[in-house]
Formats: sequence, structure tokens, C-alpha cells
Amino acid sequence: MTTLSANEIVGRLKLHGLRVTPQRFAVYENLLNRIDHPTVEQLLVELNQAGPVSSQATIYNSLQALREVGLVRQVLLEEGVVRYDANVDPHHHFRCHSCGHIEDIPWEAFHEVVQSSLRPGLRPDRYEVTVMGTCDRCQPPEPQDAV
Amino acid sequence: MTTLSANEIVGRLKLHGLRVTPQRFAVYENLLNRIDHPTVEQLLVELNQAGPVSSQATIYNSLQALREVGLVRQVLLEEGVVRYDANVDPHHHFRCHSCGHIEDIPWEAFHEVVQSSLRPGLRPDRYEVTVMGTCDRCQPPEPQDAV
DNA sequence: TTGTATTTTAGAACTATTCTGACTTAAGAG
DNA sequence: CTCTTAAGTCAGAATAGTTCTAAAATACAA
Repeated sequence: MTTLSANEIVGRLKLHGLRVTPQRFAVYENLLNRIDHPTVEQLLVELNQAGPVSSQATIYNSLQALREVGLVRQVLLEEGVVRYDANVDPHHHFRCHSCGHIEDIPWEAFHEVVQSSLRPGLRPDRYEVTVMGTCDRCQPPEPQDAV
Repeated sequence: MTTLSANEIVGRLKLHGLRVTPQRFAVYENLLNRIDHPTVEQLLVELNQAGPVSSQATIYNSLQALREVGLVRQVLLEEGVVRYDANVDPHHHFRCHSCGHIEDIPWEAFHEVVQSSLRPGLRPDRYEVTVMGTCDRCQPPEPQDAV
């Protein structure tokens, strides 16, 4: 989670053949500087909080462009909710089914999961574990008490 | 994947406090008798192929009722596509990114995945692995040939 | 600078899902 | 069986998330 400078962000965009517009930059920068996985709605509100930066349509366009070059990806964990993530390295997700909190699980947490346990004929090239459970804030004070 | 008799299906519905209507029965029966995970659209078409059985609204209603009592669950693997699955036992999914084919991976395929590799504070109670790759039909004849 | 292909944008259009409200029905009680 | 009624069905309206349109603005190579 090293913070990138503006120049580095611009460099990345150009490296992938994208023109650097203020809107596109803002969307990507915002995604890079957060650990959660915001929805379009959240991006729209936050980017335009201190004055207008980007329209909704442009956020959709920017995300699509960023996605096409592989700088951003979607995260699908809840019904009808599409989230975006600038961490395109393989990693897993944890979702608290009490408060909805979502966080990354490092790739190394689960090792050797998909060795060769698949049926013959299937050729895997990527996998991802989604863990559902309860996060810190949603846990009862004394876990050993039966309720 | 043992096929259930009509009586067994009715029994299950009643057991979960659901009235047995022709539409609800048809939706659940259809889901039970297939291994893929259809969308509402697919259900609508197939159920009404040999004469009208259920309206779209009722399919949504039925799926919601079935979901509320835990007989059916959603499968979210692609953007904007919600699929339904009558296999509510924990299992994993494989998705071919070439043809979109989706199939179940038995629960036992990956064991001990989420032992205690999570950071302290997170309490897992369920997890699921999604494997992306290429299925039989989408593989080149001679895999060792570089293309 | 300038020229041009790309991008932005408001609003229209589209699509998946839920809601509404009148009609119908499953199934327990008598 | 028949009655009763809470629950279910359904067409069409409403809503929400996303994409499209086409006109104005702009990044950036020359």
C-alpha cells in the first residue's frame, strides 16, 4: 500500500495508453488511496465533495477505460453491488455479514489451494477465496458466552 | 445430485413453511434438476416453453421466497448477472472465461483452506473459492503447442 | 499553435428488479 | 366437501444502476 505520487499515477496511465484527463486521474488516484472497494455512487459523492470534478457518466467511462487496460478491477461480493478496486494483484476478500465491511486478505494467506484438486479437463489460471464472517467491531465482547 | 420426486419437493417446500403453488414448484424443481446456475431470464424462457407456467414477477417472487427459507441461493460470478442455485450446501465454483461455462467444484476439493490464516479479529464462518480458467471445450487440442 | 481523435457531459434510453393493486388460490377449519 | 382468508399471481408501473447519444471541450502529437 505504498502511496503513489501524482507523477507516478500519470506515468501509469500513459504507460497503458490512456490520456490523462483530470477526471480519469481523480478516479484512479482515489481508488489507489483507499483500501475499501467503493461503488460508483461512493466515488461520485467523494470526488465531487469539494467542488465538481466528474460527472457520473465519466466515472463509468473512466472505470471502464481503467478496467480495459487492467489497472482496475471489479469486486462482486453482494447482490446488485459492483465495487471497484485498484489492487489488481491477486488477493482474497473478507466480508462481514453483520456490518458489510469488506477487506482484502493477502494472497499468501492461503497457499497451494488449487494445486490439482480439480477434475481433469479444467485448466485453472486464477482463483480467489471469499470469506464470510464477523469482523472486530461486530463481535460480542465475550465470545465464549453462549447467547 | 439425486433427483427428487415431486412428493419430496412438495415436502421440502412445506417443511420450510412455503405454500406449494404450481409456479413455485416449477421454479424449485427446475433449479433442482440442473447443474448450471440459470438467470431469471433463462428460467422464464424454459419454464414457459411448453405453455405458460409463470410470469416474470412470480419467478422473482418465488426465488425470493425460496431464498428466504434457505432452499436457494444466488451465485454472483459475472458483472450484472445474477444466477440461482438450489444447491445450498457449501461448494465452490469454476468459471470458464472463454465460454462462460460455470460448474460446481465439490466442497472437499480444497481442504483446510481457512484454518487460521486470517488476521486476528476476523471470525470466519463460511468461505468459497472461485476458480477462473478454461474448460474442456475451450482448450486447444495440443496444450504443449505454443500458439 | 493547431488539428484531430478522444473525452466529457446532461439527459435520454435501456435493463434488471421491485412495487402496486386487483384478482386468484392453497389449504386449514368446520 | 365447502368456506374462509391469508398468501400468491400477474400485468403493468415504478425504480435503480448502467449505457448510449451527440454536442461541446480538451489532451497531446506534430
